[in-house]
Amino acid sequence: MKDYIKNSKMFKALSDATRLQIVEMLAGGELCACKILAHFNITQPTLSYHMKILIGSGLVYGRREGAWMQYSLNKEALAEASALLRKISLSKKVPDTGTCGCREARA
Amino acid sequence: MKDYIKNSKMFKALSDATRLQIVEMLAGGELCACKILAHFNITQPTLSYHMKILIGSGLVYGRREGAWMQYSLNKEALAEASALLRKISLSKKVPDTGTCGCREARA
DNA sequence: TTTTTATATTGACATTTATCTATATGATGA
DNA sequence: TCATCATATAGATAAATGTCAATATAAAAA
Repeated sequence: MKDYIKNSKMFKALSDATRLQIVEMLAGGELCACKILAHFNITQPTLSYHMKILIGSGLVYGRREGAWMQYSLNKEALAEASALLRKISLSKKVPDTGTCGCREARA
Repeated sequence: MKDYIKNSKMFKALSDATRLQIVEMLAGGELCACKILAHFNITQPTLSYHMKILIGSGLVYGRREGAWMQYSLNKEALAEASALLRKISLSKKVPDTGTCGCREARA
C-alpha cells in the first residue's frame, strides 16, 4: 500500500473530534472501554465503531481482558505520523523553474 | 473553538490521499494550481475543491498572482500538528486506579 | 444453568464527502 | 472590446461517515 494511502488512513482516524479526544485520553495509559464511554455522550455501539476505526488505522491497540476491552496507544505509529508532518514542515524549497508555465505548456 | 475540533479539522484535511499528496508536493515550495492539477487524474473543479479545504484547515496558503493561484504550505501549522502527535507519542503513563471499575461504578 | 454485564454486529438513516458536468467569474492578450 | 485562459461556483450524485435502536455474542456471576 502506498504510503500516502496508509498515512491518509491514519489521519482519517484522527479527523473525528471524538476519536482525537480518545487518543488524547489514551496518552495517560491503557483504558477500558467503559471508562472511555463515560466521557462522551455517545452510545456503546458508537464507541465500538470508533475504536474499530482507531485500531484499523494502527494508532491504537485493543486487547480483551475477560469481559472488558482495554485500549492503548501505538506510540510508534503516532511518532511516525508526527515525523512525517515534521519532515514536511522542515522541508527546504526546491529551486523552481521561474514562472508557472501553464500557458507555455499548452502552447 | 476547542483545540480538538480545530485539530481534527486539520487532520481531516490530511485524511484524503489526494490532499496528502498535494501537501507533500508543496513541501518543495510554492506551486501553481496548474502544476498540481497535472499530477492527478481529477478535474479542475475537484482540485479547486480540495485546495479550498486545505486552505480552510490552515495548512495551506493561497495567493492570486494574476490569472494564477499559487499555493504554499503553512509550515507553522504543520509543525504544530506534528508537535501535538509527538507530545502524545511521548506521554507518560499516569498511575491508574488498578482495575477497570465498570462493575463497581454501576453497583 | 440462568442471569447479568461488557462488547460487537446489524440495519436504518441523515449528513458529509469526493467527484463530475455545466457555467460563471476574473484576468490576459489580441 | 472580444476571445482565451485560469480558477471558482452551482447543482447533481454515488459513496462514505457517524449515529442510533435492536440484537447477538462472550464472559462472569449467581
